[in-house]
Parts: sequence; structure tokens; C-alpha cells
Amino acid sequence: MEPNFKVNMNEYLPLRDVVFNTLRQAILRGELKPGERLMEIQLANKLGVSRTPIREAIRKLELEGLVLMIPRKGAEVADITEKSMRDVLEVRKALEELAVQLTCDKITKEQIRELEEAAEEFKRILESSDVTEIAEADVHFHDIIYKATDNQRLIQLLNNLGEQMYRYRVEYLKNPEAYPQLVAEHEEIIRHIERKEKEKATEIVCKHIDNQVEAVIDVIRMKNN
Amino acid sequence: MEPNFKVNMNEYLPLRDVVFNTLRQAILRGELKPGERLMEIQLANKLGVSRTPIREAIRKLELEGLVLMIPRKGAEVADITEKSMRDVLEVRKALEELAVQLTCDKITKEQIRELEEAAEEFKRILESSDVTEIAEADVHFHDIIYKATDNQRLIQLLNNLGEQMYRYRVEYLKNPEAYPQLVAEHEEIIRHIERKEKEKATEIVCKHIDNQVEAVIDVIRMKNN
DNA sequence: ATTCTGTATCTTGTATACAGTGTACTTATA
DNA sequence: TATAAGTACACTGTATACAAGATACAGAAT
Repeated sequence: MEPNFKVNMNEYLPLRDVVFNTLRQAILRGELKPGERLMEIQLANKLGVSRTPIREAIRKLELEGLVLMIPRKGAEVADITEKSMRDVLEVRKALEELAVQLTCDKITKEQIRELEEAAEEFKRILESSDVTEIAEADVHFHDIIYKATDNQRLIQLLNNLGEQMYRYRVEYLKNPEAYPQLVAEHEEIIRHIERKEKEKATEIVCKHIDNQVEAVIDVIRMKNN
Repeated sequence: MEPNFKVNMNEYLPLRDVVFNTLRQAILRGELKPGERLMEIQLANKLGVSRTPIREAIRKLELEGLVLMIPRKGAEVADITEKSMRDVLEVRKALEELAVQLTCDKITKEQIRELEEAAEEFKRILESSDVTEIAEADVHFHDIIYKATDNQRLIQLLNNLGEQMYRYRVEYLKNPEAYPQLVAEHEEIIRHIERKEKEKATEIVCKHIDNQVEAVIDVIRMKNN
């Protein structure tokens, strides 16, 4: 058997990053609810580490806006209001537009093929699988577009904004009535990108996001009642 | 005499935030140069605190992209390349466009007056003061527009992106030839916002940023030679 | 009964100690 | 002289100890 040291090297992650990812997921998936306090000792015991990595992870969550720091009191999970969601989606829409325009300019033939494959994969997964897998396939499709922009900062921001609404997107994807439209929009986007029809592509992307706004807001209203 | 306890309360800042702001400024102003290592003990001694607040500040700088973490080696100031600057400005342009459009919709009479004052102040400071003050007056003008968007997330991102190019904007403002155009653009922006002429306003903002791109890139090229 | 005060405790904020890893320098050997 | 190995040191990663502020509750005084 061939031991693969390289993989082990790359798999090294400081505890703070493990904690960061863990807490992040817990918040985005709703396991840690808005308003809930994040107490260091308690978390440290739960995760089997000391307070130091916990604190450093919380510092990063703070900067991402996922937790709210109250001086000398500690951190709590930030509220997610309808307003804050609208704000995120407003920004996201502008950046998605930018992304698709840049992609029209820069995409390679190889990447177009990747997009087509991802769209196929998405369609296939829609039929059989659970919501999480569907969400991942959708993310993958959009990731290809992001990557084609060749703008590192834009990619980072879009990923971040996307994750902010993770749990709402999942809810939204639970409604199978929306599936045919999603598939159609994916195909339209590919076609327009392929032909470098920026305006058309932008239009579809806008519609794509606007639909999400409606759906996400519905989910939030539901949860608050 | 009336003692103001409230102010004292609000002035409390954890050491980590003091350190964060200090290091951030030092990086953005170029006092800490790209590639330079940030060694914890050294910084702790220099700033007269322990390693803990230093580390927590570095975690935040890491997430902002201002420092690069190398596992088991430590932090160093992130490189600022021409490409990374173009990327930032590309995103910033899209968000500035969004901001000015939202502002057209939402701005109040009171805020328009504030804008006019800020533009006046800017014009006045241009004549007498040093570059830092000019830059601050410019930032203030744009902050009013940001605030009028009533989108917290957008404001946060724009502030962040703006600070990323702090030192280059300062360089750019050292050239007095550009001043008349800046003043004219400010006034045009106000006029279009006032009349809610979204397209026109967007156009000026684009031009405003495009000018900056050229200037910033020039500065970077100069510094690298 | 209500309010104020004092105390105990809980939590964060900060400092420091300890372990492990990477790096650089020195020394020995070819 | 060049190269390789070994050793010492420097720095990060993690844990823990200590200080100080916040909170909650109990008891006393009005």
C-alpha cells in the first residue's frame, strides 16, 4: 500500500479553522439559532479543545457578520431578519450580474462544456436525490460561472453571500414546482453565455435571483409566525 | 461641569480591536509592506500587550484578506498586485453603481443637503490642506451616498473595498490636475441624484471609478519599477 | 411589599506557560 | 570547498491561569 503523505500535509488545519467551519455550518444550518449565546467554555468542552481556538474562530465569525459581539458579555448568533436578507440579495444580484457579464467575455470552450455537464448533473439529481444534494449541484453550476470571471475577490464575495442564505436556499429547493423553471433558466444562461449575449444573460440571472428573493422571504415569514 | 459617563462607556474597546485597527492602518498606509512577516511576540512587545489580542487581530485581518497565513509559519502582509487591484475595482464599480441607484430611490431632502455640504467642504479643503484630509473629505462625501442606500451589507462591503485601496487613492489625490474634474463630478452626481436620474448618475459614477483605475494602476506600476 | 445593597458566581479579557514544528546555523566529512 | 547532518533557536499552536467586569439572587432596610 502506498502511503500518501502529501494528502496528510494538506489536510492539516489549525484547530481554530476546524472550529470556525464547525460553528459556521451550525449557524448557517440553523442548529445554532439567532440570539443564542456562544459561551466559550461550554463550546470548548463540547468540541474538546481549549478556549483559545474557540475565541479565534469567533473573531472570524464576527467579521463575517454571523455573530454579534457584545462587549464584556460575549458573542451571540446574529439575527437574520427579512431586511438583512433583502440587503444580502440586493448586493448578490448586482454581483451575479457582474459575474455573468465577465464570464461572457472570458469563458473558454472547456468551461462551457463543464457548465453543460453541471446542468445535466443538476437535472439528473433533481429527480432522485435529497435537498442537500440538489443544493450542492446548484452551487456547483454557479461556481463554474464564478470561476470563469477570473476575479478572485468577486468569487470570494459571491461564495460568502451565497452561504449567508444557505438554509433559506435549501428551504426554497424543497418546492418541486420550481424545478422545471430552474432547469430552463440554467439552459438559457448557458446558451446566452455561449453566444456572449451579455444583456440577455444578465436578464435571466436577474430573474433567477428575483425568484429567490420571493421564495426566501416567504420562508422567513413562515418561520417567524 | 457635567460628566458624560455615556461617552466613556462607548469609548471602551477591547485590546484586540485596538490592535486590529492599528495593524490595519499600518498595512493600508504601507508602513507594513507586502511580504513583511507579522511576528506575534515582536508585535506584542511593540504595542505593549500580550500575544492573545495580537493573534485575535490577525485572525480578522486574515479574513479581510490583508494578511496571508502560512501554517506553522505565521502571518505576512498580503501582496497587492495590479491584478488584485483591478479585481477589487471591478467589484467596487458594480457596487458603487448599485449604491447610487438605490440612493436615487431612497435619498431624503436632508441627505441631499448633507451631500451638498460635503461637496462644498471637499472643494474648500482641496485648496488648503494635505492629502490625508482631502482623502477623508472624499470618503465623507461617498459615505453619505452609501448611508442613503439603507443597505447595511452594501455599506459594509463598500467601506471595506474602499479601504483596500486607501494608499493608492492617496497617491492619486496627490495630483492636483485631477481636482477640477473631481469637483465637477461630485456636483454632477448630486444633481442627478436629486433629480432621480438613475442612468445619468450611474454613468458619472462609472467614469469616476474608471479614472481611479487608471490612476491606481499607474501608481502600482511606478512603485514596482 | 418593594427597593437597594452586597455577595457569590459566571463570563469575558488578557497574560503566560508549554509543546511541537520548522528554520537556520554550525560543524563535520567527503 | 561544498554538502549533508545535527543541533539550537525561534515561532506558532494550544492550553491554562489570573484579573476584572457583569449578572443574578438573597437579605436587609424602608
